[in-house]
Amino acid sequence: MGHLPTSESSCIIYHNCLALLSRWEEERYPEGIKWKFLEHKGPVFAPPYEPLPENVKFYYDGKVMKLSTKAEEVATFFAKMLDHEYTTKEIFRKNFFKDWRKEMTSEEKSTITSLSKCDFTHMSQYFKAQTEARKQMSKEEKQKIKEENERLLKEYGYCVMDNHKERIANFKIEPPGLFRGRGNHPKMGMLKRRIMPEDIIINCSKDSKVPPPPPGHKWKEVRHDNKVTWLVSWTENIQGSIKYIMLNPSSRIKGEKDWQKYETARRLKKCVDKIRNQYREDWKSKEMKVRQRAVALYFIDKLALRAGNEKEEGETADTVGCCSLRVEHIKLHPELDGQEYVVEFDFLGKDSIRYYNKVPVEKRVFKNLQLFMENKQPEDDLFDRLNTSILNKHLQDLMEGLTAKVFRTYNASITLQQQLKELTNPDDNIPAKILSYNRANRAVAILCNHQRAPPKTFEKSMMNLQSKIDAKKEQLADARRELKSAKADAKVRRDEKSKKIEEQLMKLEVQATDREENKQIALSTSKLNYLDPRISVAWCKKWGIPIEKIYNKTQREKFAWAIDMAEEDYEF
DNA sequence: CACGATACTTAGTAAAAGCAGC
DNA sequence: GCTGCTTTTACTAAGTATCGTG
Repeated sequence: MGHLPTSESSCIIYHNCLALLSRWEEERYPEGIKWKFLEHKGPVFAPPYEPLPENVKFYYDGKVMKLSTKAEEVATFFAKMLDHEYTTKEIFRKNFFKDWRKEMTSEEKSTITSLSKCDFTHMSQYFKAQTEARKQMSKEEKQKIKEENERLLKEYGYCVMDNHKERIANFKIEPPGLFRGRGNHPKMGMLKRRIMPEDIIINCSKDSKVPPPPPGHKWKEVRHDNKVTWLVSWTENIQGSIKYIMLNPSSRIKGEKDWQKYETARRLKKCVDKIRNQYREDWKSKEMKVRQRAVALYFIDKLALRAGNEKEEGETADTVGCCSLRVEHIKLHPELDGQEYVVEFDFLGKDSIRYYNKVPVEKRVFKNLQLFMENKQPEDDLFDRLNTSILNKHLQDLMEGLTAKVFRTYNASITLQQQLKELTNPDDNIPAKILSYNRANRAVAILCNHQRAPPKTFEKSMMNLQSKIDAKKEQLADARRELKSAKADAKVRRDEKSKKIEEQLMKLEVQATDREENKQIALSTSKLNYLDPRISVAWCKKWGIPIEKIYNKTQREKFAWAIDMAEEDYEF
């Protein structure tokens, strides 16, 4: 721990390092060199499968059946998910059953021919009991587990990159299980196989101690590629994509990259007016491709849509971004609810989160959209002459380092800054100011369409809060009555008491408002990925808000560079 | 220019940890 | 100490972007 400075003096060192390191990058690390020295202990593998006790039974067609170890392991994956909606879905069941059968012995295969005849309930009960038992463990037992985890973290959770000891983000290899895709994923339920040392590529520097593979095993490969930041990689079997072990957000390499991202967004701020004028001009272009590009860019800018790369059909859930919008995803209303030229968006975006919005647009945009949609089927691409590669090439010409996603970062951060300016009331107390901060944050989350499922206990939790408020109100009324009837010499004390209760009441009411407004909105994604932390740091300094009220410990570690760097007058 | 491979960022959910009130 | 809730962390899927190749 403590590789990132927290004390004031070391912050200065860190600050200087950042400045220096960025210079070093140009001087010492030419084109794409990410480090000079990298040493780590390799990954932690998933624990081996432990067969079920003899008394835990699996039933097929009403009869007890003893499964082979391999088949049993895969069956437990399903049993553990039995209460989940996934296991009721046709695709999930089909994919699971197909992959499960591959793990069966030939006898099992010939017996088990229908998933609906499989009874996992006993297995499921066993796992529930296990979970319960874990909860009921004694303090000492829990402490022992905690210590074991800490030991693992200490041993495998850190690496040395150049002169820093850095925390690793995900040093544990993903355990085998059933793939849980989001939304309507065609591969849900498929078996995610166990990763072995023979699947693993180790990346470290030549002059480092190469981590030894587990006894009796070999790594797939050991390489020394200092043009990448990852320590370990493997290929997963569902999509065939590569997974990586990388450093924690608190690390130098991630922090610098993050800083750079916001600097790029700030450069966009300087030329965004020009770019906006440009795309407005392009709406009139005689080239269809240019018009489509200009309308798409307008959406990306105005609505903070994602770029929308093409995806392989049938391999993933059917989701889209800007460039991959289809005709069926928008409706054009020449007039709607007293507004002219309204575009109604309705599509599934990343993670199959629905984007629904009715947006009045400029007449030229509207006319262009009508043109793009002419003679097309609902399932045809809206921007048939455009893709993200074309768009990003164009953006690169407008500004070095500009890509579609920079608009999201820019618009998110500038919105936070504006909203903070607008909403912060200098006379408010700290809880009220924090409510304003959260509202500014919320404006961004809404812009970026960051949603969450309402917490399962939301209604109850609101009711609890309300009863707290009611109790506080009663308490206040009592205090005021006492104040009235108090003798002169006791008045001051009584008055102070009511004031204190009033403040507590106010705090509760603010909390209730905040929670209600936040029901289906997730603030953390924008806070962590889109909002230049220096804006928040400056706001805290300006209004005397402790930074701990805005960023928790992990967030403060991630944003250490910003906390150290930004002064009260920082402007994005 | 399409395409697949690669690397890295962004995302929501589930589990674990922390904590306030009894 | 226990309980029930809130907050934090862990997890890993799902995006963006770029590059080399034919």
